Amino acid sequence: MSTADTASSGIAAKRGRPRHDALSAADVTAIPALEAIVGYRLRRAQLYVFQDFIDSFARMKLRPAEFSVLSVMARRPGLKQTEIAEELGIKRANFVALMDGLEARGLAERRKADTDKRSHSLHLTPDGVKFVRKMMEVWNEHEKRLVDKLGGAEERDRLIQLLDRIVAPDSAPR
Amino acid sequence: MSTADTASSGIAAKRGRPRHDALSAADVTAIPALEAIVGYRLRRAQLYVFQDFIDSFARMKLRPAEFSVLSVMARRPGLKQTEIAEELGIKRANFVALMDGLEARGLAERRKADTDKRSHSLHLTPDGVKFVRKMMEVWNEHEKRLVDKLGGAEERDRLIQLLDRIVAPDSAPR
DNA sequence: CTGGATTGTTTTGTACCATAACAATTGATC
DNA sequence: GATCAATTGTTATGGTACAAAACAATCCAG
Repeated sequence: MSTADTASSGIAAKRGRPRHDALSAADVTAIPALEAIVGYRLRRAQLYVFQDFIDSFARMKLRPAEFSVLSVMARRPGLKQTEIAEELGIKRANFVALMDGLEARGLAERRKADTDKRSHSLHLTPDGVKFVRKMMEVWNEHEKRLVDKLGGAEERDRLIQLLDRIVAPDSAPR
Repeated sequence: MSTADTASSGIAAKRGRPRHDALSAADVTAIPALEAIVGYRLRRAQLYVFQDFIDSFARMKLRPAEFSVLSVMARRPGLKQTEIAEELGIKRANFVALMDGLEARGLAERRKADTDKRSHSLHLTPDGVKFVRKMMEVWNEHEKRLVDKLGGAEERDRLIQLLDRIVAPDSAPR
């Protein structure tokens, strides 16, 4: 915000030679500042939130993707790999290593599904349940920090509602 | 939304054996659905927007980072690499290859700054100016699509205002 | 003039993501 | 009941993004 006020002036004029390379003043107005571009702002905000998330969970050695998988397993145990992967937008090929890691740490396990010998049903271990409890405590602090910045729970709801519209299947919000 | 309605029931009960692995009902309520987590929703929305962006610019062979660099050079020619990189959150080490690509395509150039022989001042070439014009046409369509989904320009402004609060230096919004 | 900082650069390692191919298994069809 | 297409988990591989460390050239302060 601070450095993006006016067009090419000040610093730029001191350096190089702004002869015929800049767009004319009329053209510049047609170029939106990045600050006004939704995708750019979304990315910066997402990076900020993820950085806080990553810092918060550094001690637990937990990455965002692992958090999401544990979270789904806690609420809906028994799903198979493809189901969780697809729901989270993870390719099932990449899900394997992720699940391997959770299993190696003793947090989750693959059980052979008796109805379909191909698939595994995914569950938390008792240790995994304990871990998830700690995880949610840490997450609460992280989320509280975020909601405070937003200005309250109502603002968070407004934000989520807007994000909903973006990712909604078709247009026609409401 | 469709698959995340209730807790562990239906499908999960059919598969595996939900004995003592699921958290108790009381615990489950303490676990928020991913749909209610700001960071998760932000990421999904950002991925959606970027996918539309990437598709829109596939023909021009332009990536988001390149778009942002060209955009800054158009509005404020003459900045040096470190300045643009830092403003966009790009490590200056990674900026080199990015700028190399733009220069190889004849869209931008590094000029030796006469005041400081270490730094380069960055500018669009005439071809780069033409390219940016086309770029902005394509971007306009992309952004319009997005604003339509949001429900109008006012909604976009509300969204950006909320994102602002997240990334703002300290808390205390307004 | 000398030492510390800055600028651009190269190199390197890591995480993330997508695609293709594969064996085992399932299920539908004849 | 044999056959064939589809599904599931898996491995291997390539590409892209991102971060850290080190370096030469240059600037600048004392």
